[in-house]
Amino acid sequence: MAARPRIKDVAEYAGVSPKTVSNVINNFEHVSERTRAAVQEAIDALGYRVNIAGRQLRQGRTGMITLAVPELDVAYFAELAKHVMAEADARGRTVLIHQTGAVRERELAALHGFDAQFSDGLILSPLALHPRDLATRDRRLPVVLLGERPAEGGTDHVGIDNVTAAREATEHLLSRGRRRIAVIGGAVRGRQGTDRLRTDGYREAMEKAGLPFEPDLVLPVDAYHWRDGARAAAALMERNPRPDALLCLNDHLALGALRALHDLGRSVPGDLDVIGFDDIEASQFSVPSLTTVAPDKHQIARAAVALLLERIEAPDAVELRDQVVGHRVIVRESTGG
Amino acid sequence: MAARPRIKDVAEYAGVSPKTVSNVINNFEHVSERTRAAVQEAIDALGYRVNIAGRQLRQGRTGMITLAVPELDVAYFAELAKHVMAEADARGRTVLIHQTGAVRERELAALHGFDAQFSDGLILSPLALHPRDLATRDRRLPVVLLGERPAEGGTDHVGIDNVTAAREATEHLLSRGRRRIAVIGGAVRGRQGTDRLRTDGYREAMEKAGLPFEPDLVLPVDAYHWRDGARAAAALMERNPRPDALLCLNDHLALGALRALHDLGRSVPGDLDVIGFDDIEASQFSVPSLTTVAPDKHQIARAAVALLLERIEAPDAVELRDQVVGHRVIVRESTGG
DNA sequence: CATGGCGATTACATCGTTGTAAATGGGTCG
DNA sequence: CGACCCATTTACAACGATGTAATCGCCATG
Repeated sequence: MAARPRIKDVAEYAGVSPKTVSNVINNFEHVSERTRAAVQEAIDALGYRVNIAGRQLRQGRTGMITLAVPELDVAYFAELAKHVMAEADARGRTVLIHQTGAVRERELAALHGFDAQFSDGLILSPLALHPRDLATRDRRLPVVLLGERPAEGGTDHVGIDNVTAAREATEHLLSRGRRRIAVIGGAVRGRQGTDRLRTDGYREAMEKAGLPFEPDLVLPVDAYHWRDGARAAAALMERNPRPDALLCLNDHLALGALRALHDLGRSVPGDLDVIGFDDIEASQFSVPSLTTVAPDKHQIARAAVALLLERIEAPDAVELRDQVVGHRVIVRESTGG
Repeated sequence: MAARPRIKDVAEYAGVSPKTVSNVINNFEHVSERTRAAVQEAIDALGYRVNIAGRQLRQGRTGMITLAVPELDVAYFAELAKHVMAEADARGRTVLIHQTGAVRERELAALHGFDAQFSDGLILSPLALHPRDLATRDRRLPVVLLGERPAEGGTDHVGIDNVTAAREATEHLLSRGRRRIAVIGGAVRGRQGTDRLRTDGYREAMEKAGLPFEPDLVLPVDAYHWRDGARAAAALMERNPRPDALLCLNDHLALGALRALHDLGRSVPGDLDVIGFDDIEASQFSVPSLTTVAPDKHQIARAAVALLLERIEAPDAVELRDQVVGHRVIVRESTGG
């Protein structure tokens, strides 16, 4: 098979200059119909495709954006990725997905490293980043943060109102008469991460209901997977008195908890309630199905892509933005729905 | 913030030529310790990083490989992606993930389009590709296929023995006394896709056991998600006589089926058995937990990356290979385990 | 002391594309 | 009929890196 044709080959085939071919490719307006047709024919005949490296080197753009998430096997991120790709596609961009493993140096690599160079912008869902990591980032790469927001990094941000969401979830449990509500995956102190914000919302709801905030009922976890939820739920069931509801900070944790409770012979929602966050597809099909706080993923993806593209078009012109998207509590069987 | 430094800037800072800087970066052996140290210091001082577009333009390599899968929200692919990234990382490569949506033109785009240009090679898990699509691909891009293999495309391939795996799964059901075994997601005819191969394995087991192969018991599905499994299971329960086991061609289908059976008041494994494929994390935690055929994902990722890198190093030297990796049936509650 | 050899370094060209500025050529207007 | 305008096309250079081949400088050898 012959080597890949270059713009020069197309030019020779069509009997024009390389620049004219480039003009056709880039839809430059002052190209006669005749020439345009001839060039197009040459392109088709030779099977020409632009070389992105060449183009990027010259004009500094690739038409691609990168989405960096902690873990793809956390369904929330996989589903989000799907939405982002659809949204970017509709706007003529290609998405590269990168997985950071929630490791700080990998998140940094997304900001500075290989990936950053290939794309015109980055949508990053950080977990381990320090605020100052963002402060030192290369300003020439447009960035939109999702979910967590490491304080003021001077970076655009899209996310739900985590405090309110957690408060509402807790209020839902309270309205069902639950009083000893434990938080799986929560954080009492530390960075203003998602875990901390949601715990704050929980606390607000408890205190508003005149109930004590018991730090002992807030269990941190290593990761947000089924197994961690199962482990945490099992541990909580050894408490005396036992919790009568579990507020789990994502659906994986909640689903793992459901399984652990089943093994311990506890009925959900008979003996206790369980609620999650994210509304992943699995939550509709578990037994019992899972009540959960559903962020508007479609809206998050839409806003993230929109903000990023604006930044790319006008790196400085746009003022800093923090877009809050909607969420709602979807009541299912695990809280009697 | 200053513009990103170029190799020329580093050279001036260190008082050497650009080419010497390049030699240091690329570990060329004939560089004196003194110079190497000086250049390294300049690199650190300026925060220099190679521009990949420039490098790729010159030497045609990026150090990145692309993994293209149908859908990231199918947990199997998300888990596989994780393994591939780990494997590539260990070998100093970066992985770009691309989602094809199981759409033929998107799979083609992975072969020809943007992504292909950015990476030195492609690991593709095809679903909709025609054999001739592969035949016409650009031979200069090393490709390894996963799972499905569209006949002879002259392409390296890694996968499990689907026929044997399905036969073993069916035999497991038969050994438990099941006789009316339905296949959710199966295909009686058509391309030699995974669905077809697994259905063939099922058929082998049935016939070997002296049981009739009933095409009516093989239900195709639109997609491999929970909802499709739920729908299919509900439909099957209206048959008379009812199936006494469901062989689901992936775990999502099986988990959806479990939920539908629960709604219909059918006990698993009391009234019927359910078995899946893939061994995704969710399958350990469902109620009941799911018996499933577990492909060795780690091995698949390892083999795929190894084959691809060999191809990249020696595009022609390596003969065509088809690597079959192991699998095993993990018996859990859904078949009485 | 001249010569050769070799490690270290460098000048130059080039990868494929597109921005800049200039050239071309046909048509309009005075 | 000559000057000018403007749509169209082109020559040239440059983006950042590295391969090639040449050069430089030092040391061993005869």
